[in-house]
Amino acid sequence: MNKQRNDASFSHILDELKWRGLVALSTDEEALRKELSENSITYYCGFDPTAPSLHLGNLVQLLTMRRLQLAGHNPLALVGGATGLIGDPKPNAERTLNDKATVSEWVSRLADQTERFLDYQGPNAARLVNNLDWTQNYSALDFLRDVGKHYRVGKMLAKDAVSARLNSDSGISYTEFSYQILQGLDFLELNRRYNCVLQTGGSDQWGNLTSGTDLIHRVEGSSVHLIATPLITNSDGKKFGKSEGNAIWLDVELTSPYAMYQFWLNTDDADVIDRLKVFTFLPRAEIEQYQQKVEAEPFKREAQRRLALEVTELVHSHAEAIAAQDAAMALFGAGDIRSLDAKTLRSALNELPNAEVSKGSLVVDALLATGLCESKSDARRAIEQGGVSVNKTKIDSESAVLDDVLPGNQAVLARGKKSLAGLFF
RNA sequence: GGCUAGUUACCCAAGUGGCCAAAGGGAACUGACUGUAAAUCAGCUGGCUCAGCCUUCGGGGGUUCGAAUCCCUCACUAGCCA
Repeated sequence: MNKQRNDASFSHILDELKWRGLVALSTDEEALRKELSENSITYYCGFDPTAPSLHLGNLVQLLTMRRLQLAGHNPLALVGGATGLIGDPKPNAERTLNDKATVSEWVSRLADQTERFLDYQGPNAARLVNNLDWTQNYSALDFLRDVGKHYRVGKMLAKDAVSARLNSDSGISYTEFSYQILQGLDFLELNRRYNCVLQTGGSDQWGNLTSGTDLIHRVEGSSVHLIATPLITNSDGKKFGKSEGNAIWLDVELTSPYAMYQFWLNTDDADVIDRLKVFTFLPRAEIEQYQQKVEAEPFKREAQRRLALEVTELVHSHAEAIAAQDAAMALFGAGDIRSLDAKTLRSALNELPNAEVSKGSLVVDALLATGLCESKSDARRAIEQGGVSVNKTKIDSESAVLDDVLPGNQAVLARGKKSLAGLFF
């Protein structure tokens, strides 16, 4: 974290955020610019506990917060102990409620995770807040009188998140409809408690973001600010942040450093420069050099390698990033895996999903044990399609057994080109 | 509270008594070509002790030799009426 800094070639933090493509929408830009340059302001961004870990979408917000912190402003990381119990309206369908114990467990996990990305020490240290603190003892009657009275239903219905659901055939519950009020209340409360005057968030949350500025304007008569980051999208139109259909999590238990590294390494040429801007602290000059490299010699994939190393280090650690990189080189490198020494191979395999197996057992069972395949049918299908190999030798029979053991009592099992696993005998 | 329409696999969606493990599209996965990229083409996507068997079409019950399909009931969703 000590190495992180903003690019000094930008005279204003807002210019850097814009160059990095982090500003999709904002409230009055001139006023915001003035506020940011004249004062050390307090700002916040909320994270709802909808899962046991934050994911890459949240990382965009965390890094945006960090950049503002590096510019001398004071972050409030808000965990949604209350809003997580309600759930913001997703475009397609109503959420199923998670029980309170689960949400509370997730809140503490997310809170811990924010510590890796924001500095909780020093002169403009980050502070952690939980919206359950000001909502759990709020009576429904007081809430309706004090807060509800400031909301007009017509305006609430007009918000994208709500109207999309009203026009869908799944409808929307009063619970999710009310979400925007809770988020508005958060901003008001933080404005009163900490003089918080800026909220950041994803542009898909714009309706919920403006809920707060509107409420503060009505109640306090003051104008506060918003920055909405764009939704990160892939140039091929696919959803960002998923690998083989699974989300990329920041929690090491859910997504290994190796998987994280691989995810970034596989970034499209068309997207890699945008990703470097958003997900790393590399300065503009350096990123522009990578841009030239992508154009001149894309097959070297230098930008992807750097991106993978930087983000893996950011989320995990330097040592783990290097280990992931070494594993990738060992397993995908030009050399024959048979020429690797046992120790190097072992450490690479430890980065992968792996399993204990016995010599002579079925390859199908190994595919299942390592999690490379979900069922035996799946495993047989994969073999039939020619997608399975052991130690880079294709398996051509469903009844094949494990008989090729590398030095150190280990083997490399592969499904397709990129899904690898370690086998230990 | 009443009426009407609906609930099908990861998502959308067809199927309205046997030819249904269930069309089509999206998405994922595998192969070819590549650079662990994109695009394109091809294959493939319930499970198992795999020429066979088992479980699945909102839940439960029933009719029938046979039900995703018909009947009853419950739950949920939408629209209209009150």
